[in-house]
Amino acid sequence: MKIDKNYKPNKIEQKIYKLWEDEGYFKPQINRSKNPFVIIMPPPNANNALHVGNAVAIAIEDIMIRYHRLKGEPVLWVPGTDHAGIMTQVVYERELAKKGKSRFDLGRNEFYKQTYAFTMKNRQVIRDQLKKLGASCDWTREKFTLDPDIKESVYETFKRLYGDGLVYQGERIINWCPRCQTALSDLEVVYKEEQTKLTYIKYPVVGSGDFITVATTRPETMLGDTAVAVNPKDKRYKKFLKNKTLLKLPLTDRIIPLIAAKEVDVDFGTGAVKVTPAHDPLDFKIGREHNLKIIQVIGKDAKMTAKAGKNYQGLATKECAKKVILDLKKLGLLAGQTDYAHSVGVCERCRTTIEPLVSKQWFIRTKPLAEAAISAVKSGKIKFYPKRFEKIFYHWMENIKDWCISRQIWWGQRMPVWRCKKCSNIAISKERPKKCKKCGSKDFVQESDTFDTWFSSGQWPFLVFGWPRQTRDFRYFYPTTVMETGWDILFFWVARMIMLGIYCTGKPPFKYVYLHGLVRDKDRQKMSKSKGNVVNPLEVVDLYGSDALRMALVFGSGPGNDIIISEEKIVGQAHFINKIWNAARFVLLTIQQEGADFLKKKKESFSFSKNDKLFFDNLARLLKEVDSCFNEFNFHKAAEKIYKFFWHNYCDRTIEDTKRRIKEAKRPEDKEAAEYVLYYGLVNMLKILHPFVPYVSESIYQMLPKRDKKALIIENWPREKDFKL
RNA sequence: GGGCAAUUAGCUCAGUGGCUAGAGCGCUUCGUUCACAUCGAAGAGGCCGCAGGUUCAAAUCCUGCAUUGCCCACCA
Repeated sequence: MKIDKNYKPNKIEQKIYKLWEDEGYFKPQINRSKNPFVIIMPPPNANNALHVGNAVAIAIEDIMIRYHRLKGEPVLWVPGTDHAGIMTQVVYERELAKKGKSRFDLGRNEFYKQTYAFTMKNRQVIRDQLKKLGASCDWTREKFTLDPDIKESVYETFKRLYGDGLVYQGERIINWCPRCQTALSDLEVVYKEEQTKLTYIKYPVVGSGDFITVATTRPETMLGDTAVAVNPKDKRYKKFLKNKTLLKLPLTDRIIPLIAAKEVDVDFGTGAVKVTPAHDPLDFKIGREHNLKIIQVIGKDAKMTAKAGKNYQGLATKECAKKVILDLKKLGLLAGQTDYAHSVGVCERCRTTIEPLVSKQWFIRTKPLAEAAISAVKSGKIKFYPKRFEKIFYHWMENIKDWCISRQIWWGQRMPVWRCKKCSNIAISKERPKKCKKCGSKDFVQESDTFDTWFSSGQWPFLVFGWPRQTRDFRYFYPTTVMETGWDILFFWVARMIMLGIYCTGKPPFKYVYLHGLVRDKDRQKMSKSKGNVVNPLEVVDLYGSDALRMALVFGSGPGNDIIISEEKIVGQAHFINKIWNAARFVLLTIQQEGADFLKKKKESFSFSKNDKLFFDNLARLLKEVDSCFNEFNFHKAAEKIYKFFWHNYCDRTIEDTKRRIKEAKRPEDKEAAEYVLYYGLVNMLKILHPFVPYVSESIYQMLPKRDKKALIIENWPREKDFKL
């Protein structure tokens, strides 16, 4: 036998993956007498190649999957990809822009077709990458969120929600992205700090020389004011409130009332707030409570509408603000400006400033769903690792607001909503309804909106099993065991899966939630293309191998903590992989040279030394520790313990000790005892190493002269009694 | 405004009541015909953020403070 002096990942990894895949080791045997271990892979977005964050998830999930497979449980890991609504639309629109085109040049159908082809290409890239990373997932069950059967299931969920009164259409103030031209949920808005001015404007009191001064960061919205509000407890304004004061809205010919609203902060600005129900969430709320008119002065294009008045119509909001200030100054109604720092909402995907607008959208009534989700966690049916995220989860769930699920984009699942042209009655149906149930008309128009991408991914753990059909897979594999993902999508995804899972299936979709952190560079900087510190997982794999990357990602990264990754760390782990390779090389070459007669003999016939017993005792202890690390989701600890034990116990002590004994042995039973320790020490180490470094361990296993199974991946996890000498 | 986390060697982190506080990387010295120089042996390097408290005993538990990072919120 010839063995390379160093581990060469490129030469080996592809061959090993093919062996596993061809033998069908990733596909579980359904066995009703055993509980399966199931993970649904968080589906990567099909608009790009994998990034290092995906690699973290893959590494951790594959570690769990391989461990439980070795334990003899039926394991299933379901791969898939997400169409990733807005993000993908933005990405593909950028592609089009490079050719000087927009989606409107293509039209809805052609745009969808091209984007679909684009995601299919990415899907193939992602598949290849997952394989390179060693993901032992069941490819026969792979899914995409736009597969026809998935879409049908999503429609069914929507239909049920609608039937139960948990989904409704309504005019509400929503977050509008003027660039994406769509409504967004609250979660899809991120805030960034901005230096701006606080503008003070005097509103004349009708029938007196008095003024009420308001403060605003957005002077242009005053054109849509329908009231001014003060806190009822504010002494300064008591007499005005008592007299039912009316105010003349400057720059318009409107008369608006002064009203009392407890939401107004006495200490902010002048204590008087201009109320623009059409363009501010708080004002919208106050407006509803006081039956105020909603006057939309800003359009979906972020320009002033006709209702803003002739002088302002068509201006961009910023331009309009300047003009309003100028005009107020002329009238002597500008009471001054001060510097002010506040945060502005921007679109999570394209960073355009969000325009709050009143618009007709579809919402999910989340309160009842959230209550069920909270109690699933409170009762321990779902457990979070690390536990601290439970508190964060509760806080969000307890303050949840209705979820806007309609998007005015083209890429995604079009809502199965049909409106009768004659009587406006709504029918929920996958296909065009035959006849309106109310008026009998056959004339329908389909809702042009698509679903929020998280509406479908929020159902992923049961969609992949064919729900609502009670398939064999659904009955056996659902609920799943562990949901492993990044904490950054706790609300976006995990929370929604729990709500929709319980609603649709009556059961929480998983038992454990394991949340990993964000990947950062060694200066704790977030990775971004502009900083140039992005680690491309596939480049790392090409250079150092998949095993080294996996180790580097789990080593030293506790649950929920940021994951620090650097070239040095990966190199260090590549050294470890090489160490494993070389230890095996030594063992295999040694026993080959010595004839390996010990393999045919019973261990009772060898005379073991004190060190031999000590080594196996220590190995038994390692095994116990590793098992308990897995039970507590402490993969980093398990990795560190195994690393240390292999290198400093097995290599530095046991190999050195046995090496000497084999050389100096006087009696064959002494030599054979040493060989036994060397060999079975290695075999058992390989099993324990395998979840973390599957490629190098399997490639060594394939070279063993004596093995119980065809492959290490399906071996039996060691038991303590295997270590009794 | 509310909340969460972190703070231990130059760097990245272990260590949740009990020997002299540990590991990897880095650094210093020595060592290769022996599996691996992608290696081995030895070594230097710590007021465990600060201040109190509980305890026979505190890096570890409690209180306060500081610094850093993050999350949430209708900051007009």
